[in-house]
Amino acid sequence: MAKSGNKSRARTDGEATRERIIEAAADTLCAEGFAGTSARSIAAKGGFNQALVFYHFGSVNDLLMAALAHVGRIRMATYTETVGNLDNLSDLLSAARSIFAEDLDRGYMKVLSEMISGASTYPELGPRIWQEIEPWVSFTEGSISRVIGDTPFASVVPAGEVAFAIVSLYLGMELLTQLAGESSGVDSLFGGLERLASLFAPLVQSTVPTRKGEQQR
Amino acid sequence: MAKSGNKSRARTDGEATRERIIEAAADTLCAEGFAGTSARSIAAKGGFNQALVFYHFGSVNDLLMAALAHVGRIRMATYTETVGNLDNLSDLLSAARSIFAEDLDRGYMKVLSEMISGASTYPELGPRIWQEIEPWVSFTEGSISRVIGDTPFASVVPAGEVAFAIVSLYLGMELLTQLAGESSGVDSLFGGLERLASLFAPLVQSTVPTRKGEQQR
DNA sequence: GTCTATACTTGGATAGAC
DNA sequence: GTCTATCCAAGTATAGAC
Repeated sequence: MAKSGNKSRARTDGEATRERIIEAAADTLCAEGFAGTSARSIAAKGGFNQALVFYHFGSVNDLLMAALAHVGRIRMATYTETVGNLDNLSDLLSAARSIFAEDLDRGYMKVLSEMISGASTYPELGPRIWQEIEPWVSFTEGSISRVIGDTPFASVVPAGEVAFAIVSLYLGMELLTQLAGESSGVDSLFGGLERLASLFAPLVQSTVPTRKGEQQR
Repeated sequence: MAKSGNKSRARTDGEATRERIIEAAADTLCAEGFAGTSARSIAAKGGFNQALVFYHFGSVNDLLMAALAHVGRIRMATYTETVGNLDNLSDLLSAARSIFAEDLDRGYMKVLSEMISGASTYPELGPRIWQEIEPWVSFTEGSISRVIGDTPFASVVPAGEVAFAIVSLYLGMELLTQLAGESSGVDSLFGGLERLASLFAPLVQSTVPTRKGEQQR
């Protein structure tokens, strides 16, 4: 230890606090929505002082952006691992299904959707939020390309636009699901997609279908 | 200035004012977002007094719900006419495209998406908003059923869930489009869908390809 | 029905003590 | 770095004059 104890200690504490604040901000966004997320409500949820928000992040919106970025990093780390190199449609679909479930469960999508809604009131946020989303569109596009890359579909399906549509769908379902309390509807939609995918499997399965003994239904 | 004249005059004026307020509310939602829409900002946009909001509607949220319902009625009147009895996929797609364009242009979807985002802060609004959306899911479901009703797809495609997905997609695209300023992306997505639809046309066109069929039901 | 004035509340943000 | 205290702006809502 030793070191210039004071300084490093202070820095560590500061970092820890920053994280507490970020997490409280995400929690508050999920629980109260954008319009209900204030420095005060965040501080109440996290059990710290309201002024810390401004000391550490300058403004509430800057804190919220930091929270969004934080969630983005967590998600990217998890999901690149999960779907990073799936190359057939049904695996991808079931991965997407569990991702959707996890996103919903942990409130990741909620944080995003709340920030998006906040962007209409604070237009400065728009580009900054898009910057957080864009990697996910690219990620999705990559996954699609990997699946259809060497099939007849590759020439007909514009992967980029489909990716944009999928992310949109994702977002829209999050919002409507929240509204209507119809999480079951989403689940059976995935079921339908998986059935459809198995119908199309012969067309998409251009290479040898051996994948650790896993066969298409 | 007869008395009976006074009364009916007052009522007429009141109705006119109500409409002015509703319209100003919708405008403000579009321009400022939910979090930026207050009795004061609405009144400023409409050029009337802030207190009128409470006199006529009781609360800001009740006014906003009235504005949402108003927009819903307008849209329903227009679009039932437009797509009410289209029964083939490519017509339906091009109708959907122009509807999307009009919704975007007039800010109809914006009003809806802002209200949805407001619902996370005011959960009481959730069910009331869903009540406004539900008819559109049904409407969409009906359109889908009309198109695939007597084709092989009818047994594989769960029209209700697809309708839910389409409305979600619609909403999500509105939000992301706003964020990224990519209205062109949506347009070319429709282009892609229309190309795809023409590929599948033989499968979906089960009856004689004469345009004006209408022998359904 | 509409406006002015006002009571009350919440929120962003900063200064200064510790 | 964190807390207390405080200022100021903005919002909801109501009372009462016109």
